[in-house]
Amino acid sequence: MLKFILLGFLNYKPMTGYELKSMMDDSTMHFWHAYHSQIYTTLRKLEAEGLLDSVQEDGDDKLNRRTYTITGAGRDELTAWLDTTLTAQVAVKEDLLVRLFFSALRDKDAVLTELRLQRQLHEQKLEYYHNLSADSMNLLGDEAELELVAPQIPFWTATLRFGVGYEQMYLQWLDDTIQMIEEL
Amino acid sequence: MLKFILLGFLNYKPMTGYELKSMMDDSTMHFWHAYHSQIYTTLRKLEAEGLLDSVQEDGDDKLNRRTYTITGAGRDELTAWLDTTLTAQVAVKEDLLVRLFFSALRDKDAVLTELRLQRQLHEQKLEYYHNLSADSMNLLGDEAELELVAPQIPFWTATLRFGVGYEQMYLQWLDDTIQMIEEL
DNA sequence: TATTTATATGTCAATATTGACATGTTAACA
DNA sequence: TGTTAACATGTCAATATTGACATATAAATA
Repeated sequence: MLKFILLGFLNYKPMTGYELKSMMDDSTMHFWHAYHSQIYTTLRKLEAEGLLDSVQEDGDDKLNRRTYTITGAGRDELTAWLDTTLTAQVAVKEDLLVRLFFSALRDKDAVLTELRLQRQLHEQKLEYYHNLSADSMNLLGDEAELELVAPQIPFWTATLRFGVGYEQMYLQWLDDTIQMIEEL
Repeated sequence: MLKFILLGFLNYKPMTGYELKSMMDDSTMHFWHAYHSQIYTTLRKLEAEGLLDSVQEDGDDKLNRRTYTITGAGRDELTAWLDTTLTAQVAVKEDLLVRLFFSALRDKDAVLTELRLQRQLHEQKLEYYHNLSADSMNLLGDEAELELVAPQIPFWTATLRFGVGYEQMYLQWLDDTIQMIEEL
């Protein structure tokens, strides 16, 4: 999946690995994240496959920044993937629910402490999303042309709306669950 | 994580790989799933680590069923894990959102078709959960003692409630998103 | 000016997961 | 009785992901 995220971003404009990582942290991190180690290695792999080209910045760039550009083959791969239809449901994996499932074994107060801590984290995440909404649409930088950016906005907004819905649902569920355990 | 799910189930009672797989399909599949290939190999690994013991059924069992039992060390490992507190948020990974994020490139009708198909799948899942609620509490079989089963119920119910909440949120989001795209 | 923080790129071993291939038994049913 | 579906266990290669280790520059700040 990371492959297509990188192709998708590089289809907007050429970028370095660091820029791609930052962009993911600002936009896809609520439905897909990756460590820089995976990003750099995947970029190399995609270049080896001919889906990307890379150039080193001017010789006096001491940080060895390598700018990646999508190739024709890369664009074809991206659009071929987007032309398919996802027919399966993706399985959720939630560590906290595994722990809760077996929590009859646990000290009630320890479970409550854990759930309340998670509540804080999810509240922070929700707040973060609310702050994000405003400026997240400059994702491609100020100099990006409106023609490129404008059509993306409704789709970017929709994924962010998912993040907000998810956190709200999670908070509601945590509140219900905390109350249920308190009354046990 | 699979490790702790297997230890958790085997802490209820000894079981075979197949039984563990079936049990996961009936109970944890909405927050953690695994293929049988991973389950069988992980069971072997846990036995090698001394966290499980296994015995072959009576010699005339031609299916080579191997029944796993949790050891004292296994129980210690399980409770030690449950005694920790999860301090991080688990990152969501949702293929559909990756696709939607880059869907300005796509044919609008193709996107709508995909979202409507996903809507069907999530509706089926929700219906499945509603049917499950009734009998899912017999997870450990009819002969399981009430003392073992009763304390688990509120926790099992809570994870199922998460599944229902998730699907309801997802359906709402899909409806909103479908409408937004239709009006584009 | 010295220190800290942010920027920036990389490798690598270990682990986790997927999905295909392989095989045989038991139960149901036509 | 023959066929099909469900039951049951396993291997293995490929891929994906994690998380630690390693290193260096540039910018901000004390």
